[in-house]
Amino acid sequence: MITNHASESSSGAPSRPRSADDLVWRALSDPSRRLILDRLRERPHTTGELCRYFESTRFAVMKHLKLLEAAGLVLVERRGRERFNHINPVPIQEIYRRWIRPFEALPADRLLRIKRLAEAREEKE
Amino acid sequence: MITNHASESSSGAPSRPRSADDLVWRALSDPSRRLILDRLRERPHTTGELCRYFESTRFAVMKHLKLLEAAGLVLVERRGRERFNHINPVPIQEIYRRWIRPFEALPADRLLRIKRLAEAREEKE
DNA sequence: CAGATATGTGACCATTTGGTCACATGATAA
DNA sequence: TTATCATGTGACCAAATGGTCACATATCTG
Repeated sequence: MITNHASESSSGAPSRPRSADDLVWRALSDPSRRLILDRLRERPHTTGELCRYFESTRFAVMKHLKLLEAAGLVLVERRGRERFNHINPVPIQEIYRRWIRPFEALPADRLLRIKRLAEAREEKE
Repeated sequence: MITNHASESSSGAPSRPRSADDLVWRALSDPSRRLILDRLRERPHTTGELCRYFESTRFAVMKHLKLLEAAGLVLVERRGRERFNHINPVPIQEIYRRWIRPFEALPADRLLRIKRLAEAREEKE
């Protein structure tokens, strides 16, 4: 009976260095961080301003900003004691170009099959 | 001294029901799952076939597939004892249309500022 | 039917993650 | 210059996450 067990000794996630792309995906995966980016899309905000949009504390927002900055999605402009957070659209565009756009080109026959599968699934509910 | 503490009693994430969009973002945030989708983009694969691309065990791959299915990114076609996993491009396209595309339209003056900030940051490294 | 194949489930575990706070520092305004 | 404001850091905590395995079921194939 084959059950596909691990051959190497390993347990849990080995915490790899994380690629640049992965940092971006990871940063985008959290709804609070996406909300921050939504605000920054309108105009730059200081950290304090951003905090007003959230239930959680300033510290949580700062952690989010740190992740967003590490991913290159947010650029920081220090002015006096204030920190202005600007959005950087480039990483998002890269993600789109390199990973999302290729998914738009599927042959018509496959799309038809997919559509049928989706309909079959909906009927089951 | 203002430090912005929590007003309501709360600790840790309250585990909300997660919106449909969030399921998709969450599913896309893991590199193994993106790799699965890369394979499925070429052609449908059975679960066993997919396992060959990964170091981790079949169980991990199955968990990933379950998440991808819950997010609507993978549609399952059962054929005998085999399970064919098909990619569904629709959720990705929705994410793009509703969230990513809007980031492409930033006014030129803001883009220029952002470019300068990015350059200043590069020099610091 | 009997064994091999392909997938599914629940329990369990270590790490990561998102969150809190006490405490600290640098800039501003009265 | 002194109190206030805006931001930063490290420690800590509970929950989510990604992973493993023992065990189970259903489907071929000889």
